Amino acid sequence: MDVSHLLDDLNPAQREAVSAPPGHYLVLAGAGSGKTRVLTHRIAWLNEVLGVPTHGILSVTFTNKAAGEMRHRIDLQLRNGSRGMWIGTFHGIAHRLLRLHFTEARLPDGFQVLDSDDQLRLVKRVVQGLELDEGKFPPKQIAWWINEQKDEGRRPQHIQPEPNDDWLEVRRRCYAAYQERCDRAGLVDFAELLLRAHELLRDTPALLSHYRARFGQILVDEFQDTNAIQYAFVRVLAGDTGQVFVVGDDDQAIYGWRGAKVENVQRFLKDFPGAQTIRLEQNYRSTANILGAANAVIAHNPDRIGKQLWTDSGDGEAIDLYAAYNEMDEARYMVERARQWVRDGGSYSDVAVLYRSNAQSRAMEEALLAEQVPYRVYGGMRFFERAEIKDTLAYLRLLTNRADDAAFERAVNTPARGIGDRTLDEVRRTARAQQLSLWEAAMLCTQSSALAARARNALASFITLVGQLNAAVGELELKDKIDHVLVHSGLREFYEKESKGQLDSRTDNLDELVSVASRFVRSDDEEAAAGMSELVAFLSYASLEAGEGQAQAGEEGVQLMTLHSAKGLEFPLVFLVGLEDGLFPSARSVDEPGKLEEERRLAYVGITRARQKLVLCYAESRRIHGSDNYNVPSRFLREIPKDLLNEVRPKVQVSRPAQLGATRSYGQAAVEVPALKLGTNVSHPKFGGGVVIDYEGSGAHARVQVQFDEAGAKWLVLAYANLSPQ
DNA sequence: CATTTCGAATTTTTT
DNA sequence: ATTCGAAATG
Repeated sequence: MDVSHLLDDLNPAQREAVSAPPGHYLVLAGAGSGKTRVLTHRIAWLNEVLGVPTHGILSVTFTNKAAGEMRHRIDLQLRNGSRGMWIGTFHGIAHRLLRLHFTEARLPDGFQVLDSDDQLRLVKRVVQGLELDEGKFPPKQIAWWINEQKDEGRRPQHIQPEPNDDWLEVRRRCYAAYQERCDRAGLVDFAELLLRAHELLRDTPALLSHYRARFGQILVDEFQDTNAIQYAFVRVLAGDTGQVFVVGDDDQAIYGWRGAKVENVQRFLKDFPGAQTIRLEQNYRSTANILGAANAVIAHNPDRIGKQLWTDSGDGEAIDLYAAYNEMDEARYMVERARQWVRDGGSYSDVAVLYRSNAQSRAMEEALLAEQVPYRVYGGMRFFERAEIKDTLAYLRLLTNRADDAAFERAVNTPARGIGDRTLDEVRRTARAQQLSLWEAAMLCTQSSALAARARNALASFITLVGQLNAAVGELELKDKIDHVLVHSGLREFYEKESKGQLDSRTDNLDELVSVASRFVRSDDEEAAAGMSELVAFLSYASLEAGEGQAQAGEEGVQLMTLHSAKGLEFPLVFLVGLEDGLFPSARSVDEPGKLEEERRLAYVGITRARQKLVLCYAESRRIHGSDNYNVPSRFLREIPKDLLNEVRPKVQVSRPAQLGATRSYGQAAVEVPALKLGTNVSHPKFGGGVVIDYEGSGAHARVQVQFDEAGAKWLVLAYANLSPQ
């Protein structure tokens, strides 16, 4: 058989991985080493060379985007495409199993998926229902903790009560109560999808042997990001017969804070007998200088599995390091360099600005806006998470399942129809007392003497409304169902009124929802065969794939995103901004053990995003939450060998105190200095006895930071002109 | 019940 | 600084 098309354009290590004989494999794939290519080629190899049928292959990723990309590439690669293969996220796969086997999973037909926002609201209700003080027991922390338990595979009954730990006991009770409400209402949160799918397989021998027989080949991408329950899922499904091929990079594990266990990588070698490790260390992405910096930084982490990236491309340009005066100066510099890049023949879409926290995007955006440079910010509110969209979907959920308390809470008084907190409290009390859903309780309450006639009427008309919607919507097409609900629930009118005159896109979003629904096709034959209704499928889709964070309008521009969301991407020119201790690494990471290492991996991820040119920035002063902060440059900067760095504005040594009225050139900016105003100085311990001085010129406004030497005879000018006019 | 006001919080993100 | 949610007010 001619297998050359599967191996031709691969290097020896990649070939070894792709063409490995049947067995368990751990592929340690460094940044930019071609791991997706290895994964897709391996799948093709399994199918075409080893004769594994497509329906015997399960391929798991972490994001929908990655899953889509994977399916696309396999479709191009394989003669018969990916038909029959299961390719998806852990959550997507778990969801599919639960839909197909809802009876065995003890779920109602048409159960709904709760997103984190729904979950938090529900937890809040539970906390209130248990009459706990929300101030003392923040629902957010409780929800977080519940997810943590589920990620570890723990049910409330698995949690050992600690004699003197009330807080633990409170959380345990909340977990139990929350779970009970979810079960009764037919609601499944994200973590529950995984937990339940695992239990389903573990506890249903017939199903387990069926799926073990079916999926002889399991492939997992981004394995370093798996949590305990995901690992357990893979393990139980593989059993003694399934062969598992995992790809990951312990140096890029940056999701420990949400339960990912890097240890799973090492554990894999122990748990899966005969597992072989294959290292992909040749990098095809970055210049040697960039790689050198990345390797040097990550080398400071202890307990690595060990890997040294190399490249046969040239050194490339030096890495620039810019010491900005403040975050505005940092942004200004970034824009200047981006424009220069474009003048030199590049494109704005080659450029990415990466930062540690979303709050840092603002200064960048303002500078880009001021210079009319096109840009795009990633992250933020996603389409299906928008309030107006969720309001609409709440009605649809209620139509699907009257017991959906989360949907009831949301829909009942949106738009306002005179059902206030008083009324709802009564409904909630009734539901709790009689173990009913809110919907059933509401029906009871329309007869209850505990409520004023007005409230009873309001409630009754809501119940009637839902009944009417249900009757009307019956045989309509999905998009017409939504449109009908939008009009007759009053939501359309409500949002039209609200956004009147404003540049508000809420009504546009409602139109877009109808449009999305009209384009919606169930991709999954098996689910359709299992009798899942189109509406249920659409609602699940909305929860599981919240959509893009920002309109993906094809317009090209500078891309702004956090370091976390940059993982897996690459750009010719990368700015890593805000490299200050306290920001990056974040202040919270320096105390707790292990946290600093994760920050360092984040730095490693950031550096390795750059193909051609990397620009590092830090600001000597930064406004955070309204007050000025003075941070020292990030410790990660010190971990980069000096000879790889080009300090763009080197610190200027001045032999004598600057003369009043003198003109002096600091780096690139010549500043007229008529007078020093010592009165506005600020000192800070982190400056080692230095002083910050404002001084103003007639034409320019400048601010300079000055440090004295020990004798007080010399000044060192540390920071420079801020050229923005006041 | 709706509007206003005041106070607390404020890494990272997917599903 | 800004935002978001809960208490206080109309």
